[in-house]
Amino acid sequence: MSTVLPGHPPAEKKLRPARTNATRQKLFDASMELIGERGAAGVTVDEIAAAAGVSKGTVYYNFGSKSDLIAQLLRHGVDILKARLLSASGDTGTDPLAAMEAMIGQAMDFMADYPSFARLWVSENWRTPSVWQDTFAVLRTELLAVIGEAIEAVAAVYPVDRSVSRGSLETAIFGACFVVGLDRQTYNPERTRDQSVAAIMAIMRGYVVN
Amino acid sequence: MSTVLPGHPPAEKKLRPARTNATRQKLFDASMELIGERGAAGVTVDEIAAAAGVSKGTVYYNFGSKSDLIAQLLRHGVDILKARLLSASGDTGTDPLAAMEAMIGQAMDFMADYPSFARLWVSENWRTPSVWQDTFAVLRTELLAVIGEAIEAVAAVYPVDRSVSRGSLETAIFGACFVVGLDRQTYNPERTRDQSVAAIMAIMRGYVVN
Amino acid sequence: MSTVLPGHPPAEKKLRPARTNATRQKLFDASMELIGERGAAGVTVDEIAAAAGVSKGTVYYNFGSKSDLIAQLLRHGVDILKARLLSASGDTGTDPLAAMEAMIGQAMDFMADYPSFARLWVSENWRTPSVWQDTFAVLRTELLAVIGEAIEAVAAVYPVDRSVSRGSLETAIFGACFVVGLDRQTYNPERTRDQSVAAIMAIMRGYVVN
Amino acid sequence: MSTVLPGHPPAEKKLRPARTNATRQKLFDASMELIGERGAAGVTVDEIAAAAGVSKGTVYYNFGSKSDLIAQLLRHGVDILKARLLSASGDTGTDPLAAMEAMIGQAMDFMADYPSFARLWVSENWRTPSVWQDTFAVLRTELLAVIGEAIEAVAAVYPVDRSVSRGSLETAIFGACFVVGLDRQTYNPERTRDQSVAAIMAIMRGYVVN
DNA sequence: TATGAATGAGCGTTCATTCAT
DNA sequence: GATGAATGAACGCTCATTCAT
Repeated sequence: MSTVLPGHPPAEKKLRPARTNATRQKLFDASMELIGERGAAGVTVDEIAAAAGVSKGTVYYNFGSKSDLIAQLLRHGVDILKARLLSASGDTGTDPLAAMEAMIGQAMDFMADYPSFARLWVSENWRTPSVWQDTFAVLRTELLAVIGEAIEAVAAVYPVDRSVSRGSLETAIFGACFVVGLDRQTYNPERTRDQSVAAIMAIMRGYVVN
Repeated sequence: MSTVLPGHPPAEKKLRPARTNATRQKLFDASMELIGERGAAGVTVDEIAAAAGVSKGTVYYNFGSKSDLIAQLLRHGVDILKARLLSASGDTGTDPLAAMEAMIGQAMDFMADYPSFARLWVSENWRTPSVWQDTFAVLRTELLAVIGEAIEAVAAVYPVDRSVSRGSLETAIFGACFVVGLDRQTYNPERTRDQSVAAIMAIMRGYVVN
Repeated sequence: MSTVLPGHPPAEKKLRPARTNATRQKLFDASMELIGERGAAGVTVDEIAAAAGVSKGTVYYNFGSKSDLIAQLLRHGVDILKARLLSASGDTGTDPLAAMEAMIGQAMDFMADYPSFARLWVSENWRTPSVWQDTFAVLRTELLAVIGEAIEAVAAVYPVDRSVSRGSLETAIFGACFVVGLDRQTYNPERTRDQSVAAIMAIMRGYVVN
Repeated sequence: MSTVLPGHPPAEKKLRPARTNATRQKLFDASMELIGERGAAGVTVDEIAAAAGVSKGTVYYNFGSKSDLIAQLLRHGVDILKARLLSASGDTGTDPLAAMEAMIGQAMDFMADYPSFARLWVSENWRTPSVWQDTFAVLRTELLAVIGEAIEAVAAVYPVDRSVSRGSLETAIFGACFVVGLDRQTYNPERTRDQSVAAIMAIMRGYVVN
């Protein structure tokens, strides 16, 4: 599975999509896989280069450093996840709760498609003095905003429990998605996508007062 | 905060609680703090030894290896968390939903008291080929069992949504606790304990059908 | 004295004889000297690197491990010794006993030229559970075969004492060469090459019956 | 097999053979075995203590240091070997060549009885800057003297090749004994004692002119 | 663009030695 | 006499990074 959408060239150059990006693409794919499995610190640049079929120098030529490679990996994964979430919530005219359920379904699919990204996220987020501290703060805000809008849409149509603070609710859903998705991969492969979605949707159903 | 409950001496010997366990205690405390903040791979044994005020050799004399130290750290943290969860759920005669809320509150308090443990858990759990793979599997099962019993108690009294699979529900609550707790520390220190509990309890309220 | 003949690059690649092999050569020479003097376990990789004028990482880049470096050192030394022995025994048409004497002379010269190799051999050979167990078995067999052929040639021309088993005889000569050569260096530098050869040749003269 | 005869107590005390020497004896036996197999540098004081069934501190209490323990081990082994060689050569009235053969037989038996001692000897002798340099020089001289006397006895009765220098001859026999004995253990266990003796005796038969 | 030889700071681990008990 | 907890210097090895080609 190819994991790169944007990708910033080494320096600010015009547009050189062809050969150059092929190298970056291979490196993105290889890193995503390896880092997800063994953690950022547990993977060496040699391994990434070997898995991508290029030399070690090429990694540095294209990304400058291991940290930068990972930062771009995070940015890239979030772009994909956001695009998927928005595609689900975007169906105007539909029931907001149904849209929410579709979104959580998209999140589950994303966790299944990019298991390595999810592992990377939970491994490195919440690390207090981290190289990617700012990167995570930005990306997290973007993702929570998408979820927040979907909750907002629900609250605009249904009577909801106003005692539940909005930020916490988004976070709870966000966290449940990651953890349920990861647990399915690691400990319960037999659990279905819909079971997982239903469990998370319980949060929303509890938010809506009857 | 002191972090050691059990603690096994180098070998199973008579009883030498005084001096020996003091050293192990200091090492446990120092490791918990450092590893939680910077990750298992990001902390050196030198740092742990220095923080505990002992020499590096002493770490190895007492724990054999860095991995073993961390495995014992995990076991220890889970013992504390389990004890707290059980103390909340144990109040027989109370309403199962209230007991559940008390348990989630205990979980939030634990996350606040031992932020490092929660970070360590999410950083290293879900790592596929890991030294602590078995350790995590055992500990996870123990914790989910405690949550599972509390859910069981609710289902015995209230009408619940039988379409929600039990395993997924436990996992969703478990995950929401960790992530909400961690996010509070890292990104939203102003969020109150009760707001967090309420957000997670939405899951349970959604599980109970009206 | 330069000690490298073959030398395998990190991986089997094209041909990059110039720069690369120079480094390996320097490392071979430095190791041979240091390890011979102080034993394999008594020499550190840092020392070898320093003596070769390269960094420690370069040792590992080129040889993978200290053990591998030493294994290649042994193989290399045996290649040289074998070449010398064969050059002496190869003179067809000469008297087999004279050829034998020339061979032992070559062995003495080798011990004098590569004192470190001889010390390394006797230090690490005969170690029962050893990393180089297989290496030694192979190399020993090769060397004994060369000596064995020379003895065979003698037995084909002279009447010999058939009660002396062939394997033991080769071993006795082999061992006497090493020990006499080493003793000369360490305890009796004033002893001449020819005295040493004569002492070992006594074995052959005793083997030939009159 | 018990390996200690003399043994010097920690300090110069009267005579306290009973309990104390039992500890030293156990340590001697354990060290001899372990060091012979894996080399002096390859064995730890912990292992020796464990094998002897005492604590590590006891090793230091009895021997002061690892080096001293080994030095005493060497002294001790040589005492045994010398005693055996002398017992064989001592039979006055017998043919000097027969006495020589008996001596070499004793040497072979010693190598078989104390394989570890032989390995230790060849591993650490010939090491130029060594802690045991002086120890080895003394012990070597003692052993060569015993062999020298036996050769002398032969030369007094038989016509011998005067062109063979005496020192070299002793060394050649000495070395052949060690190497043939060790090779038998390591590579040719099926070889008989008498085959080995015959191979070494070839040296003497070659020394005697007909 | 890409390579790969070389680097060196740093890591996990070992182990001879000490010393209070 | 004997113990074993503690030490710290040193070791083998790793790996992100640099740079000449």
